[in-house]
Amino acid sequence: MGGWTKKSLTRLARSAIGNAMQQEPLKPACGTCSPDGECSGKFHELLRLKGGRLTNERKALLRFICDLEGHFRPETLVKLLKDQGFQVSLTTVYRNLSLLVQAGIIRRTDVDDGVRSGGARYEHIWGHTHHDHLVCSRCGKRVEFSYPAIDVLQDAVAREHGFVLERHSLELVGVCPDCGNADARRTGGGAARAPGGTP
Amino acid sequence: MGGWTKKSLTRLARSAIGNAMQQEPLKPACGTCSPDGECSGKFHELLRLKGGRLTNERKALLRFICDLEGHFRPETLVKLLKDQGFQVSLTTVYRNLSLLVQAGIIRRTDVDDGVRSGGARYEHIWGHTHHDHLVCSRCGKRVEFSYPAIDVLQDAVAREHGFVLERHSLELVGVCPDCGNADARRTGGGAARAPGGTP
DNA sequence: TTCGATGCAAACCATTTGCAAATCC
DNA sequence: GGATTTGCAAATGGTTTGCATCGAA
Repeated sequence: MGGWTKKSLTRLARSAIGNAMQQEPLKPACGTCSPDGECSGKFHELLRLKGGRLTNERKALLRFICDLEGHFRPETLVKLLKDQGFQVSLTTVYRNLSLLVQAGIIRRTDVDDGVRSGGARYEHIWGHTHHDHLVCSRCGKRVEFSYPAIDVLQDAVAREHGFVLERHSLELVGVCPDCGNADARRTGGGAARAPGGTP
Repeated sequence: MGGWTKKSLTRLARSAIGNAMQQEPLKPACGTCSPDGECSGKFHELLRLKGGRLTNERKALLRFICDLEGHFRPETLVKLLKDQGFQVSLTTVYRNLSLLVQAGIIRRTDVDDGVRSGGARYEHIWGHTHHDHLVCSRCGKRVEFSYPAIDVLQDAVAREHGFVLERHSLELVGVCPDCGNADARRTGGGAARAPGGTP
């Protein structure tokens, strides 16, 4: 990588880390959209725009998703709703999830385990600060992180290439502390070592 | 985002850009694995390891994929191979693609158009410098880029959270210069404006 | 009243699997 | 010669669609 020295990169990274440490922690849940908050407003707006109707199913879905933490899959949604006494068909869930994506209330986060995709996940993003994911390749644990420095660089790259950036998806895959430590214990100490990796 | 000022972020980005501009361009194609190069070696190694056999189908697949530029889909592969007189079934392609992924010769790049996934793409990576993708949300054009500063920050984030990083997937989605300019022409000048975006 | 939404079942599509025949070592 | 691969066909699983019915505006 010409033009870069290990030193300059390290300095860059360190300064970014230092700065990022001063960030506020992520809001643990969405505080702005529960009963009749912003999410509802946003959704109603989209419905009005398309001449859509606010059905009971949509109300239930929206309320439920807003209360949900972390990512979820369409099928899980149906099960959970049924548990709470709401009967909504999988079809309807699918149809409305894409609406909610359009409205910017949820987003699709494709889980990439490197071999198979298995099915889409969604997560509630409205009112959450923007974030990306760290995923453990052993246990599947997902950790959210937010890192403005990376966002800024992404924007810069896009501009370099004449692109106007709309969104990005970033997923870091590795071994989480728990799984790594388990390794270390099993092999009798030493640093955790990741298998495979980019050539 | 506490701790960051617009100015400090801009400065960071600018310095990163300046440095990145000095990088060598991406190798346009893989120069190390054509007839009997490294790719073959890598693949043979994996086969030996698993007690696998080097069939004609595998030879054809490997040779063909090595010559391929850009990303491809399993089905396309079958078609293209047939055009060249090689009869390989889709099943076999699928079975061997995952082997090639294991060997680190290709990788899966899931295309995320925000709504549906449509099917996996793969691309030849052995011998290519590591890169990520810019994708145009209008015309689907894909541009490769490589940006060590982002990689360094990703590594830093992972370490912060105690993860040992194995790989990452980064995809920037936006409007490419061509599509953006088309907009500008249609609306009579002015900067291209992206629809939607992260809240 | 009327057009959009729902739910069921069937269609779809990418991917995987069972199994007999072909093939490599 | 015997285990591996292949290819076909059938199964799978997530997602979408056709259509009759239901319900919000």
